[in-house]
Amino acid sequence: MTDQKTNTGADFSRTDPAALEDRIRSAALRPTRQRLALAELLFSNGNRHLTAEKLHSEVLHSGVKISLATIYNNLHQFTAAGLLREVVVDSSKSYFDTNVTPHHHFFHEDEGRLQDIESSELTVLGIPNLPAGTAISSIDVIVRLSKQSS
Amino acid sequence: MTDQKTNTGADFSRTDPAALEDRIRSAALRPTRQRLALAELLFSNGNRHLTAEKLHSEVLHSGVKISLATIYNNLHQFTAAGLLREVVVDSSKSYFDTNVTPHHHFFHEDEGRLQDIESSELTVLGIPNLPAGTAISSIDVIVRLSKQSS
DNA sequence: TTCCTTTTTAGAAACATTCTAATCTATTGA
DNA sequence: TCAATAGATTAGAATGTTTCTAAAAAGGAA
Ligand SMILES: [Mn+2]
Ligand SMILES: [Mn+2]
Ligand SMILES: [Zn+2]
Ligand SMILES: [Zn+2]
Repeated sequence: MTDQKTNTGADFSRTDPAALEDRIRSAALRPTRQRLALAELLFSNGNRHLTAEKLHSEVLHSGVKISLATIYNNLHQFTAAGLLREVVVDSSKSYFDTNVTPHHHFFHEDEGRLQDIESSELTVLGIPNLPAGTAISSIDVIVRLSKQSS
Repeated sequence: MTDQKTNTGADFSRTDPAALEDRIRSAALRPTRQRLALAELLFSNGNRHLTAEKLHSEVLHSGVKISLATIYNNLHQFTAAGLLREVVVDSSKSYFDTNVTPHHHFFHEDEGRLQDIESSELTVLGIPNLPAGTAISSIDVIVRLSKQSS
């Protein structure tokens, strides 16, 4: 299991504004006020797993007014640029993950919370031959956790 | 990988009406016209992976008129009774699986289609120690497949 | 600045799913 | 056989998440 602050590349835990701006520019996106506020929440606090609504409420609480449409636009643009990945664990809402390296998850069902399991720890053995004409896009392991029955 | 008709218990591929009725009764549910029509589609055609909408359109095409609310009611009742399990692979809709034994999946992303991988074939090694106070509810492995890049 | 493109936005729309509350049906046992 | 009752079905409204629309605002190149 990884530490909450571990990241593959540089440590963005205390990223200065200029670095965030570079990160956005390198994705061929303009560093708008809204995008900078989102990038700060997403990329300056270690690895995170967030829904659109959670990110929206965080950014509003931080004092920046952003519409929900902009949250979705940017989550998708960041995902397309490889700065985020989408994790499917719930059939009603999407989670976005700031850890874009291959890894797996614990999912705390009662809290709706994801927790990383590093690829170096967990191994999947015995994947059958792939159906003809297909290639692996990703391998997702979700270990669903419930509260221990007393 | 399992054959499409393989099932853990009896073979329900050509289940007679009386057996379907028993199956429903043993779940403490009444064998209504609607429930029997759904059970026939679900449990007399090998292992299946269906969305509510797909099941609805199949049952309508078979000539039985059932409301979508009833489809959902019954999918959830069958799931609660252990006759179905829900598989989360898409953040916008739910899939219901007639194979309730522990197993994993290929997911054909382009077609939105699930395919079983038997537990006897695929192994997950190295699950970290569980967070305190939690227990494993299930382990879901999804191997996402895209069309092979030519 | 000017011009062009990207971005943001409010609100409408779409979509899957659940809820409501009325009607209908299966079961039971008098 | 037939009430009585609990369970099941239904249409349509409501919900929650996500996407779309179209107009206004802002960024960036020159
Ligand atoms: Mn999406
Ligand atoms: Mn459900
Ligand atoms: Zn993660
Ligand atoms: Zn399956």
